[in-house]
Amino acid sequence: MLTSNDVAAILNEVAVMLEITGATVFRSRAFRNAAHAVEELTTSIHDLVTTGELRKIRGIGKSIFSDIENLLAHGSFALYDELRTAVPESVLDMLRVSGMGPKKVKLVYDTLGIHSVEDLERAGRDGLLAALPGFGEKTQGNILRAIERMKKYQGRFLLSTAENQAQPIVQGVASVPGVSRHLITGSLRRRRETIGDVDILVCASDAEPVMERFTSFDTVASVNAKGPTKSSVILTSGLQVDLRVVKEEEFAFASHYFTGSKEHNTEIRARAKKMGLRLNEYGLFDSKEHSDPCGDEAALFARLGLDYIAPELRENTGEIEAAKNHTLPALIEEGDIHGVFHCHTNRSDGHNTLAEMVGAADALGHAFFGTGDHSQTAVYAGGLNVDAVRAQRREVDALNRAGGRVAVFHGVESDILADGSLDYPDDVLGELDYVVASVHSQFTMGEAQMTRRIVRAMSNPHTVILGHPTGRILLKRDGYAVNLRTIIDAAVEYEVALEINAHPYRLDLDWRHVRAARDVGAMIVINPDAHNTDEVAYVRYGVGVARKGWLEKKDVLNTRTPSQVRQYLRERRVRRGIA
DNA sequence: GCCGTTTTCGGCCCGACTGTTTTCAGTCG
Repeated sequence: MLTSNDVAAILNEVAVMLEITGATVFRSRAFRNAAHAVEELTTSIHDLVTTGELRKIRGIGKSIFSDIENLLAHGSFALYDELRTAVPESVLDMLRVSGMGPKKVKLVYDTLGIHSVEDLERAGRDGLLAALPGFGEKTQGNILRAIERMKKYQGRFLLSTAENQAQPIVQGVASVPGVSRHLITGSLRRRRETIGDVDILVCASDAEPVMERFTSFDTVASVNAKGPTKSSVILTSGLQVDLRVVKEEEFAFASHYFTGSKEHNTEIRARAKKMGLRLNEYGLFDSKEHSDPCGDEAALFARLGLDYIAPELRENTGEIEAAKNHTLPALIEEGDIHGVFHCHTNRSDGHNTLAEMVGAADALGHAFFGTGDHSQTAVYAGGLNVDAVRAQRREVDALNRAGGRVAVFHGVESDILADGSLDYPDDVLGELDYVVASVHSQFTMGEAQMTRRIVRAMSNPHTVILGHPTGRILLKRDGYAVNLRTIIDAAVEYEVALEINAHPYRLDLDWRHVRAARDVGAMIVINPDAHNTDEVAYVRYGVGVARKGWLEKKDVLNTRTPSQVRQYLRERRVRRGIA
């Protein structure tokens, strides 16, 4: 059975094939927009098609609705079949080669019969590409180098990786004399979970020394472009970093422009256009080409009749409408977090003692800290048997009696067994302050069975938190098949907080689904899943996800003080009948 | 192909850089 993500992937594929076959950019864009809309769904796409609700979603018109209907019923639709006949699948791979767009792909396919990256590489080595119209020696060399790079690297990076690699470069260009302002923009500023490239924006009276510094870092492997306002480099890690230099009076426009997303920008510019204005990275121009002076992004939004939209929300998922209607959320901030749950100690697979982990929480200014070591079935991770759980309880009690600044809560991360039961008897679970229930095995279970398994675990009154709800590992493995709609509803029914696992490898629950959970009033909790003292600070990546999911302080369990957490757990126990 | 404060047709965001060109197409973001 096709999932929403499968459908979105096919719609994207159609968009790409339309580009290659020379359809208008608008038709192609329509499929891309539809794919974007489908990716956001949390309700089963099958249900939405059956009820016709899908047709009401912006971006899904009569024609694409019918295509999706056919796709779900028969596994394909006429246009898709037609395009797949016209464009072999391996041709699409060529688009992943930097510098190869639809026009060039079509040209090499039509004239040289090249229909894969391997063919393209061979043709390049044989010098055949350079002879094509619009190509040349340099283009041929660039394509060969791009293929090399593609083979060597994944192409996308974790948010944390990109940020760590960008920091020294940002600091370096910021220290060039004449640089007055600097900002990381792009998807990094929007706190996307993975990053394609890093965008840095700088204000400088003279761009040249900035470009010189930027292109000469030790970590720069190659310089892709170097102009008076824009340069682009590839680091030895394979990460691409772009730098733009603008004037002081352009900064607000440029920071908005380069922060994106592309979809958000398109909507914003369309709005400006309707107001008789033209917006680009240099200004907001009226019919006489006079730019509105906007000192910051807030002024720019205000000029367009909008409330300030935080970077994390700029994904064109309704934020512009909400900004117009003054209904944007007051987003949660890092400083709202008073503590975390679900951290590991060296009793299971963590590297530090409980006391050391609590010290790390203290250093972050947290008021509480909650453990979440693995349970006994997780033998590979040194999971705690019942005696070890009780020994840890004594350790927690002793720390609390010692009266440090940080209150310590005692929880475990209990494996959800194949049948949905938890990993300890009820009386042992009852001795804990809370239980984080997580799936760590049998990922390949079918959706219906996996959903039943997880819902059963959530229905256990001792389960307070559902850990990493989909089990995905970014850039490595997709989450297991699970009906998130059902899980979200169960979270409300059984009063289970859904975890935003803030570990940069996970960031699970995904921000796209966080919002759906919020909309029905599910409680969210942000946990670092820390395995050493440094990783407690990962909670900030989770705050980024929460903000992208439109969460406010009140939506998140760990914005509460220790006494409020105690009260919540106590009252919850009463409501769940285990007091 | 989608959509509507320009509403059922006629629009649909905008600019930098490169490499190929002698004025611009393609790609990228």
